[in-house]
Amino acid sequence: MNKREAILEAAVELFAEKGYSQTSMQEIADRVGISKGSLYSFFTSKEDLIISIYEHYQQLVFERVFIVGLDRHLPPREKLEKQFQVQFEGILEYKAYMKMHMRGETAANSQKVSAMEHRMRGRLFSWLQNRLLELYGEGISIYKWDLLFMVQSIYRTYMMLMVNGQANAKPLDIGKHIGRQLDLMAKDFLNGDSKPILNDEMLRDFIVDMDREGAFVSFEKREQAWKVLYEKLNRLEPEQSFPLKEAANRISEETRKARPEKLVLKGLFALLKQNNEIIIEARALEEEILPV
Amino acid sequence: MNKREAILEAAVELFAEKGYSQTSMQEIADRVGISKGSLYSFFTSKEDLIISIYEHYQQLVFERVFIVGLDRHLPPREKLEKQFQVQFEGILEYKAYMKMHMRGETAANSQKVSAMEHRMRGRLFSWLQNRLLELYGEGISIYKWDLLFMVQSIYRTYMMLMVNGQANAKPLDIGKHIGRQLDLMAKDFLNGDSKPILNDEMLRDFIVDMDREGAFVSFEKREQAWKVLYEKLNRLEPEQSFPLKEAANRISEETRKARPEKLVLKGLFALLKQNNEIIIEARALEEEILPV
DNA sequence: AAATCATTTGACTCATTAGTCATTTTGCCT
DNA sequence: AGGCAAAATGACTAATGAGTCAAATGATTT
Repeated sequence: MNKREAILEAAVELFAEKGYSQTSMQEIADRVGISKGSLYSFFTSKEDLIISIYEHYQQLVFERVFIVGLDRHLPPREKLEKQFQVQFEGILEYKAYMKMHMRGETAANSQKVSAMEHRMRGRLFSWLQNRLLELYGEGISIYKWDLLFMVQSIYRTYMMLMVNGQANAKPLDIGKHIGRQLDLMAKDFLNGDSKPILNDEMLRDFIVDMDREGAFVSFEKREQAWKVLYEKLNRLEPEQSFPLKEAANRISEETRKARPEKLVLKGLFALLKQNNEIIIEARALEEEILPV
Repeated sequence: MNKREAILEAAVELFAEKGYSQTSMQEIADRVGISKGSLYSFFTSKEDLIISIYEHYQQLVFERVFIVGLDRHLPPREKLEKQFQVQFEGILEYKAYMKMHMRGETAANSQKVSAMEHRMRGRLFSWLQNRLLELYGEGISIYKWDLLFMVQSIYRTYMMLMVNGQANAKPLDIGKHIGRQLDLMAKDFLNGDSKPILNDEMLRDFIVDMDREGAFVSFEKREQAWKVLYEKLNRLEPEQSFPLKEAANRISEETRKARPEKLVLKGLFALLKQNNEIIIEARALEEEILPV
């Protein structure tokens, strides 16, 4: 098995159990069954290791949400709930990583890590904001910060409960539940009976970050490749695009598995590449997912 | 000045800025302007220091909420909002402590500290639960967990924003705002259109903790003394109790200050003790607040 | 089998920091 | 001033853990 990934897995488990600073490099090496020196041939420092963990899992957890976001045919409300749903499915798969992430202890120790966590939150806010505007129009703008923070906090709470095994509800139900709470709060604001607490001025720093984030998101190479492919698929005739979308979704599903089967991915890409209309986009995506 | 408190203050500031494990005892000593050896004559270990910090501030932050809870004449909704309000006032006063607490990093390092944090959360849940039952009756029981966790998470979010200076709204407004969100969510549940996600079974461990917590709260000596005093005050005639309540509230206010004036407290207690009806209760409370 | 290259090892260095304690300083009393 | 006890000091110990590197082991080629 890939030793690098084995190290990442062992480290995530230990960081989740005991915390970052309470886990020594020796312990990680022991759990993998290699020596400390060997560990240092894969990661040049403890910080390098934790950053690699974030890079590895962050993408895995968020990509599925991004892909749901690309679907043009889903009405906004369903899209929001579906995005929460797939997010919670992801949480269940990467419990240890989520546990580690939620301890938050790591961020304190490293500039780079805290920048990364900040960026992750920026992404969450960025897509939530998009849904908010789609659902309620420009009129929601002045309430957006309150809604963003409240929804994000509710989402985080259920995430914490799932990770700790205190809530074993279905991701679908939680997604709907959170969507519903947002709806209640948003409509109450729009009724005009209550005033927002937060405003742009207070959160000026955040605004800048979210804009930067938006730029970042769209240029993340792999996600960009997905985006381009879906845009092309959306432009095709439904009867033509349907089987292709099925294949694309299956690819996305496979990449999320702990051990994706290369052969299956190759086969699915072969299916996509049979259609000349999308052959370029399919190749670009394959390049990102299955590099030679 | 009291050296012990100077140490607590310096330590809280440093723990808030750099985190518990990133702050050395030497740094704390340096900030206070004493030697490390001297520091160790006040606190036998770093753990002892952090526990003392929690003991010192926890009481300060929560006591005011408890005291508002004792007021029998406040309708439940106002009481809830008032309790949030005073809580947020407390947050503003003890920003550094709150920042430290929210890092949460300390809990990972010590059994005792994590037990204490757990107890604090139990208290918050316990009083929120009381308000919930007062406001919506027994029918709210099956939704209580979802409401408890959601409200707590919203509260925490605004707390975080205030501590970081990103929200400088008035405590009164935030209190009302959170109360309103709770009302929306609770009424939506009671309308019967949506189902709860959490239930007693999932949170069995919590239930035990909250019960224990209830017991703990009522036997905390100082709060018990307040409780007894207020119960007596509530039984007096309004025109008789009014000036006494004013004095009692002023005592509570003074104890919350960074440097309470002993003389003022003595004077206020003298006022209370002028009334023979409550002399025993006033003495008991004085014993707790101004020990000989 | 010998030579060469790559990988792996764990004993070692070095920096940090919690906690100790012999010595010094301070403040107080006679 | 001198004597004394309490308080304060900082050099010291001991433990921990990140990161290094010379030597050992293993794989591959000739």
